[in-house]
Amino acid sequence: MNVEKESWTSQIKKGVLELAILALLKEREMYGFEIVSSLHNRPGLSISAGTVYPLLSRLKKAMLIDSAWRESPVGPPRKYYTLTAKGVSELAEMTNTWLSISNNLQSLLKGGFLE
Amino acid sequence: MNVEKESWTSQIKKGVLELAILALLKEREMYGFEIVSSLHNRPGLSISAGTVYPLLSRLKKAMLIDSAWRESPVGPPRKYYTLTAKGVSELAEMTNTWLSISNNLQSLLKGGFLE
DNA sequence: AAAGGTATCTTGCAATGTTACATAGTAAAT
DNA sequence: ATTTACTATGTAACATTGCAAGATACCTTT
Repeated sequence: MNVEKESWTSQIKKGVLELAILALLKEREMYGFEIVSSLHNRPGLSISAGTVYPLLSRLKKAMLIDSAWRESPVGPPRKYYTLTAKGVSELAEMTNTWLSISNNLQSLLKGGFLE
Repeated sequence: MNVEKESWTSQIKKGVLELAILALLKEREMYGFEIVSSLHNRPGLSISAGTVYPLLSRLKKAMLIDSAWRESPVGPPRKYYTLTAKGVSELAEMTNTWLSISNNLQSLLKGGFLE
């Protein structure tokens, strides 16, 4: 039950996750599993491993991020991702788009009509 | 070109449009074409007719909205949509979820880490 | 060896915006 | 009357993408 609500949060993630991950990578390089753990306690942004790797692949194919293998002291090697120059400028654009959408929605939710 | 950015705005709409339309209908009843026009000048929330009707069908099937035919003084009849009681409470829940996600993303974009 | 945790990646599925098209009513122009 | 144009609702095929489940593999502990 409660199908609508759960599928709705899924839908909203589709637009937001990309931005969230780019924002994370702007601070410092991270590997897939680290991203999953880092977002795990953020309501609405929490994702599973099966979600993050295809997403990272897409971002790399779009040349917004780059990757490098590093050895891990405690397990299998990790693939660390960093923002490319293109990724930095895309992040800036997407941030602006996001703020615009967010503000518009905010005004709708408050019942503020401008037309 | 600029495929990524355009597809990205598409993706973000998928999570946000439902909420935007419910918010619109909370203010007053509206018909499909009116919703399209009303959102047309809102960046990131602008949609086409081919988008709004399937969406309204889904919302009605989920019993969040109800519809009633009315005559139009200038053209074909219009189907006016209103929020149901369930729609009102869903809207409240979705608004809270949205605010939570929005705040989390905001803190990420500002580089604020809490973990 | 066997078990368990860490880490990356793939497959199939379901949800949904978009384009393009179809249908139809009204009104003005030819 | 017929065409054109605007208003309005609805449908079909398509692409994108989060997600669950599973595969692969490395390392440590038992």
